[in-house]
Amino acid sequence: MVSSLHYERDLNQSQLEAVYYSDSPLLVLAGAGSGKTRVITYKIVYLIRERGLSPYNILAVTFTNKASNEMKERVVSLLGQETEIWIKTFHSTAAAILRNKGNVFGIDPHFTIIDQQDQQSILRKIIKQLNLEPDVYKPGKYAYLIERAKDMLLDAEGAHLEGFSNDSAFFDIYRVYEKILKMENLLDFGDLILQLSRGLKSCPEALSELKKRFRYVLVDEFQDTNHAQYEILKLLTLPEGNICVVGDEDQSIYAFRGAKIENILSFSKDYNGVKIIKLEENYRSFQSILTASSHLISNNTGRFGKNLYTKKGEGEKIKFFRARSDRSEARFIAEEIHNLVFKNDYRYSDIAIFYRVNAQSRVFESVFSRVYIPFMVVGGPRFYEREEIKDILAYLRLAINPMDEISLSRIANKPPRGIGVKTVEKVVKSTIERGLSIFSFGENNSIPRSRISRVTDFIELCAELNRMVPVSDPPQLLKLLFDTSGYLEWLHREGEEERIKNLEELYNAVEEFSKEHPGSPISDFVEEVTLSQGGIEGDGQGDRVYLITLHNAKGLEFPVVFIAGMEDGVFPHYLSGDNVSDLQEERRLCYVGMTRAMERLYFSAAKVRKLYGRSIERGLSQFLMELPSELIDYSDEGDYFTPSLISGRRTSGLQGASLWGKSPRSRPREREVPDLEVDDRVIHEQYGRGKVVELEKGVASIHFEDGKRMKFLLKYTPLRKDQEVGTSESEGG
DNA sequence: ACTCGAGCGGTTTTT
DNA sequence: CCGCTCGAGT
Ligand SMILES: Nc1ncnc2c1ncn2[C@@H]1O[C@H](COP(=O)(O)OP(=O)(O)OP(=O)(O)O)[C@@H](O)[C@H]1O
Repeated sequence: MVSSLHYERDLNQSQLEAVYYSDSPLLVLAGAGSGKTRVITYKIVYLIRERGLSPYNILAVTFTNKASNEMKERVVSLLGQETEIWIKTFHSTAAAILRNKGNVFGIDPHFTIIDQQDQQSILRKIIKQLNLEPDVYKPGKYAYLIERAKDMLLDAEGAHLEGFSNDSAFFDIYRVYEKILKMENLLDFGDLILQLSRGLKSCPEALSELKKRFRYVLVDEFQDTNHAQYEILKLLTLPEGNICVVGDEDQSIYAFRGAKIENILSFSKDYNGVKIIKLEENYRSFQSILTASSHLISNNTGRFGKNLYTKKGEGEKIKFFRARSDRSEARFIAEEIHNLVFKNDYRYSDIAIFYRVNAQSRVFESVFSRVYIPFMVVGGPRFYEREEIKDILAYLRLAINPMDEISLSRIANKPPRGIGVKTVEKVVKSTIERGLSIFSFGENNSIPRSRISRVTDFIELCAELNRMVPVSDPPQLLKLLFDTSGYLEWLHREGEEERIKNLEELYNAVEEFSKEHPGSPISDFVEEVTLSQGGIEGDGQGDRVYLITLHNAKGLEFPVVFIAGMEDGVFPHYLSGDNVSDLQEERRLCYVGMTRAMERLYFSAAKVRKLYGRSIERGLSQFLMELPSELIDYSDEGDYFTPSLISGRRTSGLQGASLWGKSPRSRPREREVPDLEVDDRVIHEQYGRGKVVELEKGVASIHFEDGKRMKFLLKYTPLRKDQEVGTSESEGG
């Protein structure tokens, strides 16, 4: 579908100015929903169409892969043709350049990118090797420190010199870690940025080649770039200043990952003659949502300040519901969703539920499955983290990079083929640790003759795959892998139906990938999976409610938003730190969440929440008190027996708010599901008499007497069998 | 080499 | 509640 391009129609004056401007570096600084992303999108199109830049000459950096896909689609649709434009995250940009130019920078371009799980298992090994106790010297902590050091462009040596940490074990661990990664040709996420920046600094020819290529650079979500990323931007665009960045200081939520809001301030200093454009009209949300979110964020300090307005109406009040437990919070939301869908004509996919930590999705998943609300968990316990998927990917990684010890140890014995830990160690010692690939494993004597063929057969299998990677059609290669590795057969033997299904899904994803990127080798697929950490769309589409963390919601928008778990300790999270800047970041997170809502916004909280199986009493989130009480409709799950709210001393800004809904129920009703069959006559409390025309998974399609046809979730629908008229059950023929 | 289960520890947030 | 590591036993 091609949408026509019309700058003046689709953009307001300030946006137009930003799109047309190109005399100097440009900083678009504006609040939520003001059309910053749209500016970037249209500016790309404008540069190509009106300024004659080739798509090849443009680099656009987004924050997530999801965002880059969306932007790309939009650009393609506006241009009316496919392009090979680089709209990528920092990490995929870096990966792509390193694959290309790695040689020049002294990096083998067949490197494997490792995720934090691999990272931690390597660290665990190192810590043990150094004779330290992993329970004291926690791998996770060192992974974190190393990543932060890399954000600052510090390698082990540099970190040491700079006195980056006062943990004496840190440098030793970092050093060994660095050595192992180098030896096995692995890069972690931080390395992608670090190595690129290094390469560009040390290799002027490569840099100038890239500068020639990227005639204009655009950056979305600039407030969340870290030092290293900003350095790369400067390398690419100084002194020319061919750059446009957009951002909002109130939406900086990744400080924990090294993001620096100060980059916004630095930008005007580091570049000459920076033009700043502000956007003030919000196109996304109703006024009530805007007012409430502005009110909340005004509690932060160090803001540039903004004046957002909207021409949309006032909108509904914001609703807040306090439930007894996390489970009944989920039931309440389920019921509300049901109403929104069946009474207010929303689609499921118009609705999103945001939460602070991934673990919160569980309750929703369980309750929603029970009442047949279709949902999708964005970025949760991910598809690609399942064991069988990781295994198959490890085969591929090893085939691509035969020095990848992590992948080797993972699959050497899956399926069991008589290669144990010890044997793997021997292989590693004689190959990888000597800077050789496992394919060079030869006449090795430490392994008994009787067993050596198991090893050589396995290595031959890998070598075969390795030869096929660059030349094979990815789906075919995958099939071959399933068979020749014996993996699929193994699952069959073990009766692992679920896992086999998952592998089928993986196959579908690869097929899909191949369709979208004809001619690309399977290594590209593996890379995409690694970099996007499992957030594949695939078939996940369809009309479903979104379950998503607040962090992941950045940049998205939904007609209806629920922010769940508005409890002290959950949000702000008790581990988020207690200094002012930590609290302010949590507040920004809340602001981000609220401003995703277009039409309706709900908050909810539970009085008692399960944590590690124990029930814990929870107070309310302080952010609720920071909302203007006149904009909030408060309701409480009938708690005549629950004293905590009454005795609980905090009366808060919510005091005096009206109870919404005339008859607050003591609990969301769990209706008796009437025992229905197709053709049964029924009576609906609201719509009157009708007939069941279809029944599926607890959803009934009813044909009413007035001709209307509607679908209902039985569990939540006031339906009963029609006794009087229904007389003969077999009447409907 | 491989399987199984007791025991433990741990929860932010993500590319 | 859940997943992971480690140790015992086959
Ligand atoms: N000039 C415009 N006229 C009408 N709608 C617009 C205009 N500009 C943007 N929009 C719409 O407003 C919404 C928000 O736009 P966009 O996502 O670009 O804002 P943003 O500033 O990037 O938001 P955020 O920072 O909150 O993610 C989108 O639905 C977009 O289509």
